[in-house]
Amino acid sequence: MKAQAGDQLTPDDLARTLDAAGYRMTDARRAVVGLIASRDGTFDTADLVADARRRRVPAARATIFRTLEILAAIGAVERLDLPNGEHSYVRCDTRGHHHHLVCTDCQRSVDLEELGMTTITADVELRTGYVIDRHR
Amino acid sequence: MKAQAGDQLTPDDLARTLDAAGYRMTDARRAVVGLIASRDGTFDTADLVADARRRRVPAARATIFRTLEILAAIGAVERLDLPNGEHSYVRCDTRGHHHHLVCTDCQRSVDLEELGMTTITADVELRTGYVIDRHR
DNA sequence: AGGTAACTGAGACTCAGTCTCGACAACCGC
DNA sequence: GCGGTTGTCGAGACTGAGTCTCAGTTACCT
Repeated sequence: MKAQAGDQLTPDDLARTLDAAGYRMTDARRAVVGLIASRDGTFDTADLVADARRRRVPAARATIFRTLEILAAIGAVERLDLPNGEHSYVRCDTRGHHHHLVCTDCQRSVDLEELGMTTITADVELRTGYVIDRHR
Repeated sequence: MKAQAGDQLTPDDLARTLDAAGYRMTDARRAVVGLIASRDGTFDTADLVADARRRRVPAARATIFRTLEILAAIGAVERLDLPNGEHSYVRCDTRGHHHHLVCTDCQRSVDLEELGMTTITADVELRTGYVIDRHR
């Protein structure tokens, strides 16, 4: 059921993934995914709301928030917590655990593979006795 | 001018550090630092506001926000960006670049030293051509 | 086709964080 | 020690991202 790393999210793919997670495929969701697909780098909800209005895509603000939440849950998108407390999102072409490098100038993001963080977290777990469930 | 790693922030220390950074030493700031000193682990502004009211410490909400901003700027405290968009803070006894391990149950935090992130970031810089100025 | 549970849109609501502004008080030079 | 300057303070209004509500709609199952 897990898609291969590196592939894009096709409409079919999306429908299947949503379905597998118990979600329905609706026009609004298709529309939001469409907006995201035509975005490069990071974007926030305000961007999508503006895009939707500009392109007359029927997707209310609340729907965009809800859809992003779902897409984040299924891993099609990753939510970034900005220092100012807002959130922004990145399209995730790579599946599974990975890291993002985000350009502070142009907001583009690059997926990075494992890097060696596993070694570090294992080492920290060993030394502190804590179990690391997340890192940022 | 840089304090040694591991020391606590004494009132004198604070006064000197504030002064060096061009800030004044005021009652309100002393009070906020006092509240922070009696806190263990992470805390947020709401905690401090509640503490201040409970202990009848004269420190308005806006002042607590402002003071935390300053303390973060001088490195006496570190601001954490929570996934829900709020911010919380940790007292920093270790100076200079370091990492925090925060317990998701009890909110206590542990300072960690270098870990090996330098190797990773250098490697990423080499491979991507980007210069890494921050990581989280 | 019909039933049902999930979804949607519109707008009200929340609340962390910011801003404003008149009053106040550190620090400086004398 | 004594103003003067200027950074800081308190109180409360304001902002805006994100959430919630609810009545109407729609995707999917049988």
